[in-house]
Amino acid sequence: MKRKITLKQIARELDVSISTVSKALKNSKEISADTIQKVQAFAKLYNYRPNNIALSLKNRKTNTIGIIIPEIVHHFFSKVIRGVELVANKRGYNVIIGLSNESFSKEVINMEMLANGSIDGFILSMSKETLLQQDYHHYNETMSQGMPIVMFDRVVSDIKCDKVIVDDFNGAKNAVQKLISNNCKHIALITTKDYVSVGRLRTQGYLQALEENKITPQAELILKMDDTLDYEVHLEKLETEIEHLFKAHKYIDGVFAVNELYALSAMKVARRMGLNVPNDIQVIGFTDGVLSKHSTPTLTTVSQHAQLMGERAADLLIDKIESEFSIEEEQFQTVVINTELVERESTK
Amino acid sequence: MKRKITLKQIARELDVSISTVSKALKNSKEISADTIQKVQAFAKLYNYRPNNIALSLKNRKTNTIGIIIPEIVHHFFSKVIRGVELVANKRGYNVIIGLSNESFSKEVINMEMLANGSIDGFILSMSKETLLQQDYHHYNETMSQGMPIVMFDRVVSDIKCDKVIVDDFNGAKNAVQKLISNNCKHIALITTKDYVSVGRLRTQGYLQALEENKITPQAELILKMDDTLDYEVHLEKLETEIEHLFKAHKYIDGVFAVNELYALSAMKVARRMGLNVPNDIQVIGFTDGVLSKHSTPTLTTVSQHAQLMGERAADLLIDKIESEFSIEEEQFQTVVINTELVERESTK
DNA sequence: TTTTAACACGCAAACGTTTTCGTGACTTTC
DNA sequence: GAAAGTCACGAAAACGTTTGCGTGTTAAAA
Repeated sequence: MKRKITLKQIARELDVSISTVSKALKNSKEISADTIQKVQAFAKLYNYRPNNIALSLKNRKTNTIGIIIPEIVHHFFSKVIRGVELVANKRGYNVIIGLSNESFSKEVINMEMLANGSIDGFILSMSKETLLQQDYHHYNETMSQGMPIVMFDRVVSDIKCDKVIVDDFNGAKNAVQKLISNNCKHIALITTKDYVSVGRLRTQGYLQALEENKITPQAELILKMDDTLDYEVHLEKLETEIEHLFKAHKYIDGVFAVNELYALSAMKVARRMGLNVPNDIQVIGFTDGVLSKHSTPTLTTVSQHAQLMGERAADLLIDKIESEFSIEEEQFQTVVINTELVERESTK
Repeated sequence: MKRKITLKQIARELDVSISTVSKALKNSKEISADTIQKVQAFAKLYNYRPNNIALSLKNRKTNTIGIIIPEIVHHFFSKVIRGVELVANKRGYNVIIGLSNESFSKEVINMEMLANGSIDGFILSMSKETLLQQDYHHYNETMSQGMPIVMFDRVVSDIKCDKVIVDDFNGAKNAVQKLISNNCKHIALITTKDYVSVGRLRTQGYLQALEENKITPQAELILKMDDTLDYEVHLEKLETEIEHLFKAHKYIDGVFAVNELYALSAMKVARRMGLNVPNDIQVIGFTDGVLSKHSTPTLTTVSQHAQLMGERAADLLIDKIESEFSIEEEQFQTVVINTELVERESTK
């Protein structure tokens, strides 16, 4: 049970100074070949590795980035993490995660825990509660301390920082356009309440597609779910509401849902009512999830390229971290990731 | 763009020494009430927080635990992470993640990156490649340096450390027993090659259940998939092999699959062949996944309680980290998490 | 032989904390 | 009024690095 070996121990053992050891390990030409050889051999023997913490303190740089997300048991977010981890590792950074669990206070606490020197920058997506409360002081405080932030997916324009978002508007528009092109005449929208910007944008895309095709939107065909509820409760309520919707408007022949669960529920309800997907009713969801690939029928979706989002966010953040000169420029960019319509069995 | 404020700056500003500031912030009674009040007011004003890195260096303790998993876009692992994060945060620790991507070398590199002072201990699950190569030197080296390790799910007995595993044997046995009790006479097993211990144990559970019911196992009913293949390829091969199996043995009336995908594929193939699940053939999978809840029909599964595994692993690790006295005792425990049969529509 | 230059190494500061110990200025006590 | 004690604070070391600079030794040049 020996601790990790340090420069000091090597120095004592070899009867040289700490600085000599340090320099020898770096092949400094201040040090004689003999000594270099001796030190390096000893270091290798004892498997010396510089202590990261000491380096971080000295360099005021941790080579670690923090990522705070609302939830990890979620395909979208875990794919984003994978993307972040991929480029972070490639560029010599570690990733430390914090889960806000959609709670404002947990988000704040997590940020404070990490902001005190543990990391060089943040990648994060806002919790629903923060979006609701619209209290962004912790973001601004963190940034005013020189800690760069990159937000993804759930962003707000009030916060000035780099962002990576998906083209929700066009993704939705294209999906609805697809339904229209497939001859759907009455397209329902299943969405969330508007406080989440992505939900709002997707709704706008839906409306825009209708408008461009000279279809008058019907408010009755838009179902807005309250997604702050508990998962199970939510699911049940969801299905009954969709059933109401379908029964009240039997002419519905297309559904655009802003997430996977909603789309799947729509298909489930349809099947229960004896409707065939896609013959009687076509369904498209907005998601990167795994359910779509394996549902029956498989679900046509708007893919968000979650992993790519993570990669871009990480690159953006690391670029900012390493470009110490742009400190005063304060140029922020917003990267928009294009969506992609993945056609499967739920559309014709 | 001001940096975070330090003790030194406060000291200079208030014209006292660094130690006075430090003590004042801790309400030391060495310091006069006046000074304490003054320092604390100033510190609050500038939102002083001690620098974590400096603390880590001083205390030789990072209050961070590292978790290395083969894959994050996977319900089982993300649930484990959630469990780890939950406990870690509650006990004042951060979590830093590394992904091995099922690769031996990435696992080694990740461990070395984190082992150099960044963390106080590891929670990890082995990559398939490591399991295949059976090269565990990086585990032993890490432990010999005094860094505690807790392994979960994919463990090997050659490594002496704390472990959290699922009761794969009994989980499988109970599942198969359930099928037998439901009147299945010819139960197929869809599993992986034996190098992953969990696969092996589940196979043994299957055999044991048969034996206890005086059913002679038939080798032809056991399908061993090579899961080192690429996902898509794997999926395709999987379905054709299952189809072969089902066609060659039409009397198969029950299927036990060691993971979610295999179970779903079995259901899919069955449906394609005009078989009804659960009337013609009953299916049980071994998983914590999300697909089971939303498939058609929904899938009966052996739940592994992934989040609980994460929680237990984190508690085990932190206990070990904080019990500096047991250093020489070297008592390792293995926590076994009981599985739970979640009955859904794929069984009667 | 003396001056100069190269060489090989050590010293010390710095990163931001915490904590032990020392010390000067008062206050109390006899 | 001297000795003892209390109070309030500062100096310094330590955690493990890196690095600019100073320095003693030797070899080359004058």
